[in-house]
Amino acid sequence: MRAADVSDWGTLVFEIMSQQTPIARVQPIWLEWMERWPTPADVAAASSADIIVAWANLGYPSRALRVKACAAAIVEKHDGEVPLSLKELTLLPGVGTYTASALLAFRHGIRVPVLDTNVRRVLVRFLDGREFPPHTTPSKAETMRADAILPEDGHHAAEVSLSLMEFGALVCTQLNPSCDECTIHDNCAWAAAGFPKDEKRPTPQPYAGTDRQARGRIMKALRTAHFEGTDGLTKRKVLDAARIDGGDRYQPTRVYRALLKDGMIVYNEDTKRVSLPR
DNA sequence: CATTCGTGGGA
DNA sequence: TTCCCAAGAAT
Repeated sequence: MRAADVSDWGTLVFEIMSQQTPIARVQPIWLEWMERWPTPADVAAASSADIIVAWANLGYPSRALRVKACAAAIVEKHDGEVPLSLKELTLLPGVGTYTASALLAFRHGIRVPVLDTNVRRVLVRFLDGREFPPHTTPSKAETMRADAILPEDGHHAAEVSLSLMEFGALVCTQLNPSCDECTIHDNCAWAAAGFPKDEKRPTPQPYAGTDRQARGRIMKALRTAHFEGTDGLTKRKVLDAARIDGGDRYQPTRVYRALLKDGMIVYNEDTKRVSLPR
């Protein structure tokens, strides 16, 4: 959240929740989350299971564990205060260049380029005449170029960054941009070049039948069990939950092991039950 | 560097 | 109904 009465930590949690997740879905869960665990110390002291359950349907639940790890790092290495440098922020779990920049720019008016997927697409089209950025992560040159077009004042720079983000989200969109209604059409290098299609368009991400879907089934079953106060589920139940249409016969076991390795779930040798980590 | 990591509302 | 996607990070 970018309101004035929200803490740095609250903003950071909101930004991490918003990674690849629609804002509309984030907001209500973030509100409950902040009421329950207002500070990094609160989150660090909470159980991982409660954290994952509170993450609810935001998706990519590993981010929930990263928020907890991030909180712990802030408590241990920064005396409970969110550090306000790009360097220190990006060293925190779950915080990459985008999230760190967004916090510094939008909350503190610090002059740093904010390169999310929308901004990158807008700049590469308008300046280079290409449909999409060449790589999945911003290059050094991209960052420097973005920096160069920002106004001197940090607060103004943040406004420009936010405008670019929204422009990319609403007008200069990934697949069907509204070039007819675009107000900067006349100066756009991509328009001048005749809107050339990129060779390697972003590959559509399949979901049905994938390990991700199977993992999601397991995590949902365990979230529900934990929320209802059950002491986990039998391994049999967990593997059954991972059975999905389109999955191969080894998928349940493969996915189960991966979740154990990721620390998303734990197996108790004594109770013979699988549950969310403490 | 390309790939992996969920979810459910709306087109 | 089926498909598409939404403020990235870690590996």
